[in-house]
Amino acid sequence: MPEQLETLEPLVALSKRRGIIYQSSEIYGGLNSCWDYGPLGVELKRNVKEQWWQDLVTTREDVVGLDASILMHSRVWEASGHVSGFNDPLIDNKESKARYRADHLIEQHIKNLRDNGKSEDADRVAAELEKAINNPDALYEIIINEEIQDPVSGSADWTPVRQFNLMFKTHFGPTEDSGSLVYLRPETAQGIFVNFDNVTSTTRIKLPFGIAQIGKAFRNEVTTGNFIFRSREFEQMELEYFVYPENVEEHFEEWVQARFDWYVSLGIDEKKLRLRPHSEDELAHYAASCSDVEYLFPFGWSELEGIADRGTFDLDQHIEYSGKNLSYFDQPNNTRVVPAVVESSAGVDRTVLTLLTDAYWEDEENNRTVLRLSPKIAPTKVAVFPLFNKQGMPELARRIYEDLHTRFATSYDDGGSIGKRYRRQDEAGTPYCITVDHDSVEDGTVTLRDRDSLEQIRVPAENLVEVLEKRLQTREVKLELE
RNA sequence: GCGGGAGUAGCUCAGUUGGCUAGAGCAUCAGCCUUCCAAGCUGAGGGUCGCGGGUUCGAAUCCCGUCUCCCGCUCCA
Repeated sequence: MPEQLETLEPLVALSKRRGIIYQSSEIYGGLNSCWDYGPLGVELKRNVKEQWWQDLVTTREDVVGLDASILMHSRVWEASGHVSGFNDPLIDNKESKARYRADHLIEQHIKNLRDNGKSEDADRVAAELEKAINNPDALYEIIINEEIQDPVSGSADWTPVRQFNLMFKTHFGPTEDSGSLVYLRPETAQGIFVNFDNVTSTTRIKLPFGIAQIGKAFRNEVTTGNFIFRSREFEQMELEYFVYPENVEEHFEEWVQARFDWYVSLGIDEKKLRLRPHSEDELAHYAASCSDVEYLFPFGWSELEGIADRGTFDLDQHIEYSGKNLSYFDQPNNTRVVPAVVESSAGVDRTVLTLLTDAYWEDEENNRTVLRLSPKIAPTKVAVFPLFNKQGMPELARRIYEDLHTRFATSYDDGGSIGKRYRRQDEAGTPYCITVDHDSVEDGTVTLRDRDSLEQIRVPAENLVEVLEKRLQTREVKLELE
C-alpha cells in the first residue's frame, strides 16, 4: 500500500527540493500564503491549465474562450454583490478569544428573541441591523446595547467590530482619490458576464453555449494556509455555461458529473474524490443548487471546484446596473431570453496540490520517492541517460535527446550512477526513462524503463517516438499497486 | 485572530553552566571507477544560525520585538 500522507510537510519539502514550488519572497523572510512555481512546477501547472482548455474549449464546438483584464470597473463588483457580500464585519470576544461575524451574532440574537416570544424586540433589532449593515460602529453598538453574549462562553467582553474586506483595493491612475478606486478581481467569472453581449454579437455561437476563462484572482482571506490550498493570489479556471432557463436543471446535473469525471481523467484516485451537494441553508442567495468536487487531503475533505446553478442572477444584475440589454435573441422562437447559467469554478492551484498529494508515494521497497503523475500532466515525459560517459554512449544519447525533445518534454541526465538518475526522475514524476548502453551503440536499441512498474523493455531507437506517443496517450494513468 | 510545534548549508539534522575559524550525512559541481536501479574513491563550492534590536569582553545559545511554515481551532464558502 502506498504510504498515506499525514501532513503536507513531505510535499512542501519535495516541492522545494525539486523546484516545483517555492515560497514567495523567501530571501526577505517570505510572504504569508503566497507561492512561486519553480521550473518543474510551472510545467505541471501549465499542463493542468492546457488540459482543462483542451477539454473544455478546444475540443468543444459550444464553448469559446476569453481573457478579461484583472482590473475592472468598480461598478462590476457592486452589481455582482461582492462590494457588500465580500465585506465581513468580524468581532472577537476578549475572554473566549473566539471570533464571530457581527451580523451573524445579531441575527442569532434576533432568532432567540423570536423563539422567546419577544417578537416586538426582534423586529426592532432586525430593523436596526438592516440599517447597520456595512457599518462596523453601528453593529458594535447593537451588540453592546442588546448585551449579546458569546454563544459558547457567555462572555460579553467584545473588541470593536472590524470590517474585513476580502477584495484587494488599489488606485487607478496617479492620484489616490476615491474616484479612482479599483479592485483586483476576486473571481474571473464577472469578466465573462460583462462580455456576454460582446461574445454573442461577435461570434455565431448559439444557446446553449459556454464561455471559459483561466486567470488570476485575489482575495484577502482572513485565514490562509495548507500550503497552496488557500492563498491570497490564486488562479481560477471558470466556465459559464449559458442555457435556456427551462433546461438549467438537467445541464447542471450533466456538468456536475462531467466535472467530477474530469478529475478522474487526470489520474486522481476516484476513491479520494467525492461530490458534495450544498444543503439549502449554505446555498448562496443567487444559486438554486450547488455541488462541490472535493478531495480527501491530509487536512480533510476540501473543495476543489464548485458547480452552481446561478439562474439568471448575474446577467439580471448587470442588466440592472449597466442599463444594457444583455438578453440573447433566440432566432427560432423569435424572442429574447435572458439565459440561465451553470458555473464551473475550479482552482488551478488546488488541482496542482491534489495531483501532487495524490501522486506522492514513498516506495520503501525500492528506496525511492515517486510522484506517480499521469503522463498527461507530468512536467517531464521522458528522460535520456547514457549508461557511461564514454564509448560513444553520450553521443548517441544526445542525438536521441535532441530528437525527442522537439516532440516531448524531455530531459537529459549524465550525472551520477544510473540508479541515482532513475530516482531523480521518479521524484520529478517522469513516467519514462531511456538508457543508452554498449549494445545501443552496436545495434541501435535502447532500454525503456517504466516509472511505476519498473518494467524494462528494449526498443530500437528509431521507433522511440512512435512507442512513446502510443504509451503517453493510451496507457492507464495509474497502475494497480498492491 | 487564538492555542500548540518549528525555523542552523539545497534537504534532514547535531551543536546549553554563553567561549577555538559553526559541524555531519545526503544533495550539488569537477574528476576517477563502474555492462541498467541510491548509499565506491578524491577534491571543491555552499551558512551574516529566519529577520531586527538588546544584554555581554564574547550570542546559534539569554531577553524583547517581528516574519514565516506546520498542526488544531475560529472564520470563510
